[in-house]
Parts: sequence; C-alpha cells; structure tokens
Amino acid sequence: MWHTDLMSEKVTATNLRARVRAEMTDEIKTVARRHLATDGANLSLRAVARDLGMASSAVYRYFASRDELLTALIIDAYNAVGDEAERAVAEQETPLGMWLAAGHAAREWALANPHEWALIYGSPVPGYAAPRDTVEPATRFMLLLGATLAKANVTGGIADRPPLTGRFAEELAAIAGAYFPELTARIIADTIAAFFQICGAISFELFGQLNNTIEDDRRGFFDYQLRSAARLAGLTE
Amino acid sequence: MWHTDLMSEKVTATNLRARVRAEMTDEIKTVARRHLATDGANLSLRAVARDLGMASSAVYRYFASRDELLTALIIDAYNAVGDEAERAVAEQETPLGMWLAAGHAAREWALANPHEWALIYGSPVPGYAAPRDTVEPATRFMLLLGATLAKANVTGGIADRPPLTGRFAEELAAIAGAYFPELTARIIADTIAAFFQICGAISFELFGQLNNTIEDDRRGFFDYQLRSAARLAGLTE
DNA sequence: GCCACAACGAGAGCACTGCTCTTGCATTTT
DNA sequence: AAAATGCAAGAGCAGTGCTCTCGTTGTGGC
Repeated sequence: MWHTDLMSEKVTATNLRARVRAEMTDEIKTVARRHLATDGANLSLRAVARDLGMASSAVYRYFASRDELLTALIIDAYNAVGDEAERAVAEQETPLGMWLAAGHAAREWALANPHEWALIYGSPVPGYAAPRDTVEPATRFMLLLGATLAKANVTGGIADRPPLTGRFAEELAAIAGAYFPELTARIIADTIAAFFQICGAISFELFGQLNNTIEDDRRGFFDYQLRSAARLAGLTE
Repeated sequence: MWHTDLMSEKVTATNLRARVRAEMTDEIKTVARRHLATDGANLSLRAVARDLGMASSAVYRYFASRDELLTALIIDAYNAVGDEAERAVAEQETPLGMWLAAGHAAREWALANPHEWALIYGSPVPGYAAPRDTVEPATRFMLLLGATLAKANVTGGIADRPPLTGRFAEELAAIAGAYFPELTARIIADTIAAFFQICGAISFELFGQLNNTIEDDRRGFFDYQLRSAARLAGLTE
C-alpha cells in the first residue's frame, strides 16, 4: 500500500506521476482479477502484462512480486465480502435478520467471485505467508457476526448456557475481556463454530465437494445451514 | 488405478515389468508426497524426477500429467483420513465416543499431513476437475459421521426435532430413502452442517486463519468444536 | 529359441513462467 | 538548466509442463 503514501506525501499541482501510478495499479489489479477467474491463484503475471500491452518487467514497478499482487487482491477480496456483508446487515433490524443477511451476502459474493473466495478462504498459496496487512480485513466478516451476537446478547436474545471449562476457555475469556466486553467466552467459542460452519457451507457448495447432493434449492439449503449456525451460536427467536 | 488392472490381468511366473511398474508408481508418489510438504500443490514434476534420478519425461510413462499425479495423491489422502477415522471409530462403543474419535483422528491426520489436507479440503487446483475416481474416497469421512448418527438414531440417541420444510428437504428425503433408510432428511442436513463445521475447524486451525486466537489448548478447543458439532447434529448424551 | 511388439528411459526441444538487469526516455526536483 | 528520480522495454536466466524421437529391454506368440 505504499503508493498511497506516495500520493499523500506531496500533493503538487499536477502530481501526474502519482495519479497515473494509482490508475495503473488499479488497472493491473482489475486485469489480474479477470485472469483470476480463469487461471485461479496461479495466474500469469506475464499474461496480465500482455493484456495491458506492456512489458512484464514493467509490472514489477508496481508490485514487487507476484505474491504481492496476490496480497493486494486478497486484501481487496476480504474487504469486498466485508463491505457486502456490512451493507446487507445495515438494512436489518433484528439480530437474526442481521445474521441471515450477513451470511447470504457472503454466499452471494462468493458465488459471483468464486476464485476470489478461493483465494481468501481456500488453502493458502504454497510458500505464501499472509502479510500483516491482511489480518485486519480478514477478520471483518467474523467480527460482524460477533457484533450481531453482541447486540443480541444485550437484549437477551442469546440463550443462557453453562460457561466453558478447560484451558482454552481462559484464552477466550482473555480475548473477551480485552476486545468484546459484551460477549462471554462461551458465546465467542460458539460464534467461531458458527463461522466455521458458514464458511464451510459456502466453500463446499462453491467447490462442488458435496457431490452436488443438493441441486435445485441450494439457497434454501444454505438458509437452513445459516439458521442452524445461528442456533449453534445461541441466537434465539 | 489401471496399474492394478495390469497386475491382476496376467500373473505370470515372473511378471517383472508389472511389478517394477507398481513399485515405481509408488516410489514416485512417495517422493511427490515429500515434495508436497514443501512446495504444496504446485510441486514440480521435474524436481520429483530429479530426486528419483530419472529424466522428467520418464515420469510421464506412469502419470499422463501432473494433474494425474495429483489425483493419485488426492485419492490416497482421502483414503488415509478415511482409514484413520474408521480405525479410531472401531475402538469406541458409544455414538458420542465414535463421533469424537472420528473428529480427532481427522484432525491429527491433518496436523501430521497439512499439505495433503490442503490438497483435499482446500480450494481446488485451478483448471483441475476432480475425476470420477475421487468421489467415492472423498465421501468416506462424511459417511462415517452419518453411520455414527445412524447407529445413534436406532437406539434413540438423537434428539427429536421438527422435520425440514422447503424444496431442498425433498432432495434430502430422496437421498435418505435411497441410501440411508435409518436417517431422516433432518438428520442428514444437520450431519452436513456438522461436517462443515468440523472441516472448517481443522482447516482454519491448519491454515492459521484464525490469527492464532487459541494458542495453548488447541486440542481442547477442537474438542469443544466437535461437541458443539455433535449437538448441532442432534447427538444427545 | 526367436522375433515382433510393446513398454521404457533418456535427451532434445517448445512454449511458457517469475524475476533481474541494463538501457534509454520522461518527469520531477533542485 | 541540471541532477535525480520514475518508468517502460528488452534481453536474459533458471525453471516449468509436456511432446517427440531414438535407442534399449523385457514380454507374449509362434
């Protein structure tokens, strides 16, 4: 993201160079996203450069490596699904409505951008270590689910359950104390479980790994999955 | 698997060629699995050949393409986790014990063979379409969970719940009628949900995508995940 | 036992990849 | 105006999957 620094560093009258740089990086990412849809994570940097009518070496002025390009796409993807989910949630009133809206928004985004979903929620690219910049966007969707439960919890919309036991419960309690005062360790654990289930439901449908058991009413099936995830997380009503 | 056919086709006295072929394919797969641990899904066929001291072109006598090699590894991986889970389940008496044993066995296999787990439960390799031979081994683990619930259901170990509604319910009911007479559509749907959650729990822990929230007691956390999955599937006791 | 045949290993080669380095040009800064 | 910097292009390197050809070797039919 250092081109952002470059832009804000010195805002001269024209600042042509910084502007075309920003446009160029965006254009590269757009074309790369298009290639992502056909070639998946092993897209060719040279092919992207060809599509842009430039030499492959020129791309390296904008992204130091192919991995860095992928990182930019990953961050954008995390933010895209986060945006979609937040937008959908904002239209809802009840916690359950927010929960369902977030889930369906994520699924629909995944169906529209399967390879980008695979990029962020599939197996990591070999030899690729996610940089620091990705962790914040990566947590947005899950935090949205947590926020929904937090809202439900203050209005008594979450079932009372016995607290957790075990060493991991203390770790979760520490997290709850530091970041989510409205939530208990138990609710956090169940939220994570629900998050796993939702992501699994989307991924398995997307990657066709459930052998096309459900063919006609996939949305209905996912809706049921969402509701059982809500039940798992303790969302009543 | 056609080298198996070759072996059983004509068992002459010596049959040297078929034997060394079988040994060679196994050896290639072994080395490839080793490379998988470092390079992931984009392992180099040439590097595998180098490790074996043979020309890269010679490998193509055994696997028509790199994808075919990966397919063989995928099938083996599915069967390995299936074997492990079945072995662990066989030692248990109660449905819940079987459930927990299957889950922990899968997780431990995944921790021991992370890249193979990524190969089968991560995002599919781009441009790679899973062949017919993979679907049967792929279903083994999930069928094991289903069988556990079936055993529980006949002894009244599954909570009574309202039946499903919606179009997808009919699809599931048809599957239940054809393959799982002991199960209801509702139980199948909940089993799938639990399966999603378990696979998600393993994958996210493996790929480090939950930002190392839980550090110390990962097994305990997974055990809790397993139990909430069981609750989700309706397993009482 | 011999011989045609099929399987096999090796090597060269093709088109492609990510990435680096150098060279010349355009733009910005001093 | 001059120096410094940003940028695009091209050549080049090491590596890839895969194909083809060419000797060699084990195998089944006669």
